[in-house]
Amino acid sequence: MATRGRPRTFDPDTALRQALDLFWERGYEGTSLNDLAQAMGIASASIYACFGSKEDLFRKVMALYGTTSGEPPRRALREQPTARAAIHAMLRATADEITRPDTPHYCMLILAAPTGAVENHAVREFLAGLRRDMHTTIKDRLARGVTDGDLIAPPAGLDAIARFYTTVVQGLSIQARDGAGRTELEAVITCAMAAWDTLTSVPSHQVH
Amino acid sequence: MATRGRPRTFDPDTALRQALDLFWERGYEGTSLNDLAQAMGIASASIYACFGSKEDLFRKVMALYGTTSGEPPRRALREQPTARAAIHAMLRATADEITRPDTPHYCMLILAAPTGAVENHAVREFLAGLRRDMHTTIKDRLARGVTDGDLIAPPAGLDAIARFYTTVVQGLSIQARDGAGRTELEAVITCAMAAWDTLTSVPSHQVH
DNA sequence: CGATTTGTTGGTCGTTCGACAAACAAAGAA
DNA sequence: TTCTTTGTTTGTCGAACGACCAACAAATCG
Repeated sequence: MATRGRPRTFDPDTALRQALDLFWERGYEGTSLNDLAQAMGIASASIYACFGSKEDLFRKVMALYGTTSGEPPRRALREQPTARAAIHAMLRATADEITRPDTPHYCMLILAAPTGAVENHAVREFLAGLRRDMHTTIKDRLARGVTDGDLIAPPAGLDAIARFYTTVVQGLSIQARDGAGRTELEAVITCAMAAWDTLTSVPSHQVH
Repeated sequence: MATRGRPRTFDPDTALRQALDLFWERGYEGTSLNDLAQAMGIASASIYACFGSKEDLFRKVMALYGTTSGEPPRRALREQPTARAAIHAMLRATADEITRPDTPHYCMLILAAPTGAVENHAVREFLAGLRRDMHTTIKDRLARGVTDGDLIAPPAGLDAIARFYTTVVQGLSIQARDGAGRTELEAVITCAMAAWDTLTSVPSHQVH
C-alpha cells in the first residue's frame, strides 16, 4: 500500500538520533519531554504520535545506540580470529567509543539509568537485561575460541572469565566518565589482558 | 553550654541514616524532598532547618556513607601487611558490602548520580571527586608496598595498576546491581588477582 | 513567666506530565 | 479537484511534583 495523506515533514531517524544525544548526556530521568521536543525540533504531540511514550522512545533510542556505538565492540568480538584477540580488540573498541570527542565519555547502556525513582523500574530492568546480554555475548565468544581450538577450556571457567572482562568494560565507563583519557584506559586494558595468560593456562601452582 | 529552648524530637543521626537509605536506593535525582521527609519521619521544613538544602543533606549523607559502608574496603587497604593482600582484601570487602542482603546491591558512590539533569552538575562532580580519591588511595597503598619492600616497583607503573583495580571495583558495582551474587563476584576478583603477578614482575617476554 | 529553640501547617512559585482539542496548513492519492 | 491524512500551533486541563520558606504552635530551659 502506498503512503496516503501528508507525508512526515521530519525524519524519524534524525529525530531519534537527536533524542539519543540528549538521553545520552542527561540519562533517562534527567531528560524531560520538553527537552526532547526542543532537541528533536518537533512538538511533544508529534513525539507521542510517532514514538509513543517516553519509555517507548527510550527503548527505540537504545536500539539505535546498539547498532551504532555498540557495534564496534561487538564487531571486534565477532571478527577477530582468536578469543584472546577478540577480547583485546573489544576492550580497545570500547575505550575508543567512550573517549570520542563528540559524545559523552561513557557508555549510555551502563550509566543512563542505574538507579532512580520507583516508577522507572521497568526502564532500569530493560537496561540491566541488555547489560546481561553483554556477558552472554562475551562468554559465547570464549566458547567459540574453545571450539576453534585457539583457547583451551580454561580452569577458571568461561563464565568467570567472561564476567571479569564484562566487569572491566563496565568499570572503564566510570573511569572515562570521571576524566580518564584514552591513554589511561589503554593502561587499564593492558593490565586486564595481563590476566589472560594466567587465566587460560593450566595452573602450575595454586595462587593463594 | 546547656541546651536552651525546645529540644529536638528526632535524632539527626537516625534521620541522616534514613536519608542515606533512600538516596542509596533511588539515587540523587530519583529521591524527592517529600520522599525524604516521609522516610525521615519529619516535615521537609525540619530537613532544611537541620541539614540545609537537598544538596547539603546529600553531602552529609555521603560523609556518613564513607564512614560506614566505605570503611571496610578502606580498612582492608590500611591493615593488610602487603600490597597484594591489601588489594585482594579490599576487593573482597567491596564484594561483601555490595551483596549485603539489607542494602542495595551496589556502591552508592558509584551509581547515585553518574548522569542527570544539568542543574545537578555540582553533585555529580562532588561524587566524581570522591571516586578519584579511590584511585589515589589505592595508588598510595601500592606505593607503601614499594616502601615496605613487599612490592618491587612494577614495570606497568603504579598508576596503571591502581587504575586497573579501581576499574574492577567500579565494575563490580554494576555486576552486583545487575544480579551477580557474592560467588560470581568472587570469581571476578580471582580473575583480577590473576593479573597481579604478571603486572608486578619483570617481564620475561613482551605481551603483544 | 519569658526567652529560645524546634516542629508543623500550609503555602509559595515554578515546572512537568500526559492527554486531549480546535483550527489551520500542506501534500499526495483517487 | 476533492478527499484524506499528517503535521503544526496553540491552548487547556488538572493533577502532580519540584525545592523551598514564612507564620504559627509547642516545648523546655533559665
